[in-house]
Amino acid sequence: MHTITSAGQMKMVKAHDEALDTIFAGRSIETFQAGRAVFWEGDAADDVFLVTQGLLRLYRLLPDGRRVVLGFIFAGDMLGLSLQDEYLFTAEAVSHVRLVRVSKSQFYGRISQSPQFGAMLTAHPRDEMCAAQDQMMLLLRRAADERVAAFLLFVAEHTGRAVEKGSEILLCMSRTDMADYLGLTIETVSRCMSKLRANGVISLESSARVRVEKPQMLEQVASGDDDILVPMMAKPARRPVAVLQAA
Amino acid sequence: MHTITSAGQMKMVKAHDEALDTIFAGRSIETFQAGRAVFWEGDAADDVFLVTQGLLRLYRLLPDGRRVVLGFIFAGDMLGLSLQDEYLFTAEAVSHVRLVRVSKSQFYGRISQSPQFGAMLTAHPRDEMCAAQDQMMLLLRRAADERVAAFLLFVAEHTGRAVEKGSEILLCMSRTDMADYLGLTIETVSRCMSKLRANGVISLESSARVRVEKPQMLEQVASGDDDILVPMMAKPARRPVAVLQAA
DNA sequence: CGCTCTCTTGAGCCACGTCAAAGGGTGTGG
DNA sequence: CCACACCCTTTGACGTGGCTCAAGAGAGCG
Repeated sequence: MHTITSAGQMKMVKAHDEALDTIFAGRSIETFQAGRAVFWEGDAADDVFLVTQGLLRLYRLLPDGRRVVLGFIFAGDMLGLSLQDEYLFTAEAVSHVRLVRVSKSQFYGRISQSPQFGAMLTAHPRDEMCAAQDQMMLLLRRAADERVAAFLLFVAEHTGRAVEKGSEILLCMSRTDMADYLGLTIETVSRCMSKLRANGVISLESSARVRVEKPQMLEQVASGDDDILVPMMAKPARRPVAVLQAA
Repeated sequence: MHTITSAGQMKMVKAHDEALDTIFAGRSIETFQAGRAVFWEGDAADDVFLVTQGLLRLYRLLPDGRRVVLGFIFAGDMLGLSLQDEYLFTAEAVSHVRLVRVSKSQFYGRISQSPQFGAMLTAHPRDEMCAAQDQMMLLLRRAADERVAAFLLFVAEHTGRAVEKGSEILLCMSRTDMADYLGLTIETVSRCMSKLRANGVISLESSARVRVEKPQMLEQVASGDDDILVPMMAKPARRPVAVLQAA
């Protein structure tokens, strides 16, 4: 649906659907600097968005001030499809974002009138509903290692990266974003990353640039086989070193 | 939007929106016995549903067989609004369910052509998108006590119960459902319930019938003040009993 | 070069998961 | 009507994974 050029530029490659493109065609492109909000929790939910470049985080604040990151919206994803009259969360640019906007009533009018209605549904891009589903699956994979590994695969998938030896995953969000998304602390996230690195599953060129070294192992960890990871401090195979060999 | 009569019968009281009623009017009512699936994960997502009676659980299965309950759909809620071409989860009746069904293309056609489009959005009932949001807020409340307390309030809200002293919350789902929804084990859920009971916050007429005794305290626990709960086994205020009073 | 902010690493502790057993409610068959 | 079996829930004992508190290591910037 979309991919990343070798230069790291995000680009729509094949329009997911002509009808969708028609809906968004001709609208002016809006840009948001990193840290700027596209809308706030509680704003009137009048518009639907198609993000063409960059990354958004969706979050809510709990009464006591804790932040909950509900999901991320990547280039090519849509936002605002819920029928709710108010946005349920704040959408904020993580990196520089370009997007197009269309009013909700126009959007639903167009898609329902489209002759290729069925085809559009098949081809339509990811939206925040999927994002929510994704996150829940991550959250309920219990072990922290699983969540972090699954998150890496998740980012890879949604930035068009193949997960193969040597490919690089770019985490443009901070450890805090990851932690608030995964329901962990930043310390635990960091430790899991270190553990993956210590096991040779990934290497880190910087804290944001992850290189996949053992793709298969990464997938195994993500799907629950975290026994295969050696805990960081483990002295290699310290069985009770056979004191008094013969009785 | 809907409420429960004193006899415990679920009933639509004021139609949330005339346009919505028009869409679903005249459709035959389908019924599902407890345990029956309305649709399965992966089925073609052709229809939108309005549940008029009973409770649905939405879930997915992880590769290793663990079940993840993604949300609950109460009477008055809608289901199937996502634009995805396949349902992302299985929807299963928890109690006896009555619902009406309309095809997705008809649904979107009707709502977009409705002259009261804006008004409908304002009045439209909860759907699985909201359900997903709800759950995430629950999941990311760290402490188990918080999650369970918040869950009780959540059920109360969506069954039309006011949360006040003496009001009863009916949990028609099992502890296993609650656990798979909250990301806890059934033992932990049970312990939290017992802890709330031991602290006089709630009383249990049966495992499914919860009476609210201290509504304010329940809200406090739900929003993170779990310090106010005395751990179950605590001997009342055992300060180091002033041995050797005067030095 | 010093300041700040983010990320990493370490040490200790507690909440929650695991394993195990007992309690209670419901249905079925004698 | 009771006896038994089954299932769901509750309670207990114990071990551990992840949170807390704290310090150190880089990286960006004036």
